[in-house]
Amino acid sequence: MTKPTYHHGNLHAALLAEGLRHVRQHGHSSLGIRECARNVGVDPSATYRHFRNKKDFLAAIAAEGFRELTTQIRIEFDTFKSEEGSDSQVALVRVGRGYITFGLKEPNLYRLMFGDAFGRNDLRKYLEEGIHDAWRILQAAVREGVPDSIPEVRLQRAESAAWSMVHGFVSLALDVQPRSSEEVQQGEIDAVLHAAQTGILAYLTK
Amino acid sequence: MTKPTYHHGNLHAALLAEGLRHVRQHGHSSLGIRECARNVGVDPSATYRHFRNKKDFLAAIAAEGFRELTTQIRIEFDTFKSEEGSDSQVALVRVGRGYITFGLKEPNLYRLMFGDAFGRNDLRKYLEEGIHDAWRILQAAVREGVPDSIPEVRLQRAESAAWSMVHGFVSLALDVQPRSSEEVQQGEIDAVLHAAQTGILAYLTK
DNA sequence: TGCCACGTGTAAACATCGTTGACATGTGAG
DNA sequence: CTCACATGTCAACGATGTTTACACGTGGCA
Repeated sequence: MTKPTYHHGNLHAALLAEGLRHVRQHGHSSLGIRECARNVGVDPSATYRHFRNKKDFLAAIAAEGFRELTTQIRIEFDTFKSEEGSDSQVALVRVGRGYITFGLKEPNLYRLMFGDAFGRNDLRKYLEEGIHDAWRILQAAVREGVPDSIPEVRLQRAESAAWSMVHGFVSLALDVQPRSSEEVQQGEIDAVLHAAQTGILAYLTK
Repeated sequence: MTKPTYHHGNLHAALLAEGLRHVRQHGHSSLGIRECARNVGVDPSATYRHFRNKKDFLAAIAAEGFRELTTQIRIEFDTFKSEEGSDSQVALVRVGRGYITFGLKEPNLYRLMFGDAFGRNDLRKYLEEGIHDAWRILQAAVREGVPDSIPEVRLQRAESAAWSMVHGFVSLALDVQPRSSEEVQQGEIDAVLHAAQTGILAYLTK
């Protein structure tokens, strides 16, 4: 698709696309190296020229998910910034809503990204960058409009708390109180976001 | 152990204990029916006399985890109630801290309980009860000392938000910013709990 | 132009797994 | 005592992740 240069096409990209498609559609637990290779029309062992093992493959797919998450919340943050005279305290609400929306829209991808399907220790290579980018936007949203006098460590803990809250909501909605994204009431989301925003502001300025 | 009545002992309990031990120690992803049966000294297929399949087995283990979680946070809530003249608003902080402590102390069990290792739809049988018990205590902690005038739906959303916050913190600590339970700073936990408590109170009384 | 090394894909095999069906066996009820 | 049934065994099936030895095709260098 991108660069059909050599031998059999661009296998690395083809496998990633197929894996991403499968995870989106059926979840990562049913994903198989053999089946992906089959759907791409290639021998299973060819996969190992491009990914060290299954976990490595899954991590690469998750990294793509983080890229999409980052894109989504970056849009929210940027449009917020472009609005003149907007209340700085709603930045977190905006970004948080974008985050939750992404999670509910891509349940299977989200589960892969934040589950333990791959060992986190080895695969920093793929993930660190993607996680960091998303993380930075959440940071910026929390820090938006708070006075400089607040110590750094407190800011970091506020950021950690903010992430906990939005992630926890998505995680519970997907795995413990499972329902489709349409069934999740706006009011529930508003509640978490309101509580998060006021709670974090209170923590920062206490 | 409990009732060595017939044939080979109480296999159901023995398998559950072995499975629980393995999950605690190595995580659920490496757990295997065959290995469990081997360690209990029984043929793999005997497992299917007691559990319909692997997911069923995992769900039963998770249910035990929920029982332990419930015990832990119930202790927190009860000791809180027994203290005379205690500030009602700290109930959530107490229970939340117990919740987080459990998650950090039992990372592998927690991951099983709140991950997607088993399909949630079928296995309500095992889990519904265990989840419900834990849920009720969190509910009670949120409702502690709030005026009766607050509408039910708002209370429910506050409860949902509270659970999101503590669960999200544990989940991120285990899978995204992985570190041992000793490395998690008390201050981080205090931050989430403080933000959660004030944020939820603000949402309830806004 | 010719050649060769290397990146890439193939083929076959291995160990393991979840799961099933037919068979054995011990136990408790009548 | 006996017989039905719950429980456990044995052997097999299909499928998986992974490795090893081999084949091919292309790009760089003489």
